[in-house]
Amino acid sequence: MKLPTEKPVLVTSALPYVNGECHIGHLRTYVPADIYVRMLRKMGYEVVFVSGSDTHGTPIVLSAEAQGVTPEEVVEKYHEHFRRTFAELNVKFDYFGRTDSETNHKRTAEIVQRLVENGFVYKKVLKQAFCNTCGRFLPDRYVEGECPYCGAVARGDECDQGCSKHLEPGEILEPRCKVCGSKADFKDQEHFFFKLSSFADFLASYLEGLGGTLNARNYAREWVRKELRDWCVTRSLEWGVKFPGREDLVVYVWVDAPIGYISFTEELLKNRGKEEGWQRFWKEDGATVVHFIGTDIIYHHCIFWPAMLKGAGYSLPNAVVASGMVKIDGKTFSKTRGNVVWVSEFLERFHPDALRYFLVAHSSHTKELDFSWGAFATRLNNELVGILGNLVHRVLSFGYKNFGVVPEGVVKEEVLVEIEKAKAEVVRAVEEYEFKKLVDAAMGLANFGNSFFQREEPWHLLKQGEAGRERCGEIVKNVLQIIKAVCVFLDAVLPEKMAEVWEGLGMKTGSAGSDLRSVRLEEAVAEIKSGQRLKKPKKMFERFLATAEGDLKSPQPPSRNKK
RNA sequence: GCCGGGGUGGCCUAGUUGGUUAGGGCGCCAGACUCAUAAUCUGGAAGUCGCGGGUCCGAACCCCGCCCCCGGCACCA
Repeated sequence: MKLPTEKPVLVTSALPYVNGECHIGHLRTYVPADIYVRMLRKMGYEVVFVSGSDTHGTPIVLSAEAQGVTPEEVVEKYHEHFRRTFAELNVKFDYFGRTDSETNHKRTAEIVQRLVENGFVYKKVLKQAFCNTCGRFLPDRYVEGECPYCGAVARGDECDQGCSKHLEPGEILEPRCKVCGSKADFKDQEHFFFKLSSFADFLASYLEGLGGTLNARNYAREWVRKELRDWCVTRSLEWGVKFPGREDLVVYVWVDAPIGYISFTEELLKNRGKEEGWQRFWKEDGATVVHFIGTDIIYHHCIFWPAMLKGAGYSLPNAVVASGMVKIDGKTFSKTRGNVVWVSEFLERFHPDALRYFLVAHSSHTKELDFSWGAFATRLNNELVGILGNLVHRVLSFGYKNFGVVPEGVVKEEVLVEIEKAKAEVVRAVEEYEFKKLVDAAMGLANFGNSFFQREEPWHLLKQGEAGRERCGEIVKNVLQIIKAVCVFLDAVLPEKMAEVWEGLGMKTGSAGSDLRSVRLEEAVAEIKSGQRLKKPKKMFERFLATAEGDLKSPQPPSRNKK
């Protein structure tokens, strides 16, 4: 998707559901979104980046009960956890809110009210399981019983262990409460439905013009093609946003969660003193809205969400970018089976930039990403240490030792051509949401830097008198130019490390000193100034577990036995 | 079953308006260099591009049939 330059861009990243800790699977969405935002800024766009905690829903209520605390306490704990984790990884939101905020309650109530007024909501009586022991209605997935078709033990909404048929509420036999195990009764209860079915034509044409990745559109198109069923948008719960006029019902969490995108925009702009500024993004079609999500929630973002917005008279998102899921050693993520890598565990041992790098370098954004310690070690050692770290370290060391500053000399045409080539690929990568291509382009340039330095053998020139020293300086300057460009291209991926290198190049000193983060992409081809003071470099990344034998084939994961 | 994605040297993978010797990375082998974290650079071996037909002067790429893998099929956050 080519982005329009005249409008500001709002980028959102899926809301983490705050009932557990952050694992690297979460990061597959947040890190690329952050990289995207940083790149857009380098390309001159005005960007706002928001996200926040998804705080409602049954799982949080039950998890709170299990811990003997209130839902607020659970939310508070993990909200803080995610906020801190994102900060550690340099995923820098302009605003990170939570869906239980007053703003979101108000906005949700307003939107639901609109849907009601516009005739898109109707009442219907449902049979719902009620546990007398727990004293509450049970969502279908928390009901256990016998499948009426095959007799297997089944869940209220589907026969998950037997014939895998979808079960309608009330169909299941011998219902029991999954929480306490006691018998459950079905009772009639009034609920509200959203007329999703009446949005089929709208969605079909909306999807045709939707930007973002192909996987999102493909899935959504198929769902629309089949049949859209109306959607029950209320739940019998205490915790959540009350359905207007009904104290006994809250709206389904998938209603108030995406509305969080709007509320967070409101809260952010209010903080900036622009009380009504959010309308530009959500009411007036005055902005480009891009949602970063995982493939697991395409349905909600490409079907429910645009239908809700349309029905309530809001403007619509322009793009949905869906990242593939993360696997560990080829197997699906599973907390219960221990097949998971926690971010905190990772950061105990490695620099956050290394994780950011791996998450985008290892696979195409829309494809699944298979994490393994071996694969991580290979990329870290060969690419971050071998190609990038080595280039920076060898050239900066050499330059620092022999010149102390960026030497005099002309930047060769050959070098500028390579940088321009990489720059074009970087821009294309961002437009295609293919962050691996961005990394590949930048690493390709670093590779070129290594070959160039090697080929010219400046260490020999140094021994050839004054003329040799001059030619040597020119070679060094050329490679420093390449490193400068690499910094610009990889700043979005490795913000801390590239900023250090930028400083090492002397870019921050002097009257024309610049901050890498706020520099434009064009800076990559701007000549590095001779005379800038170089700094003695430090190692960028340490190799991952080189044993005495140098065997890197089966590195031990860090503290894997940790619970 | 339906739909989507994919099957390219040991492994991962690029490659759509079909066209000279199918590109890259990992691993492997050989050599070079010593500025650099036993890092780097150069070269090399290795591929019936899932199977079978077809269209074409020519197909990994187009058409037909088939096989295999992954994912989705909704109210689960």
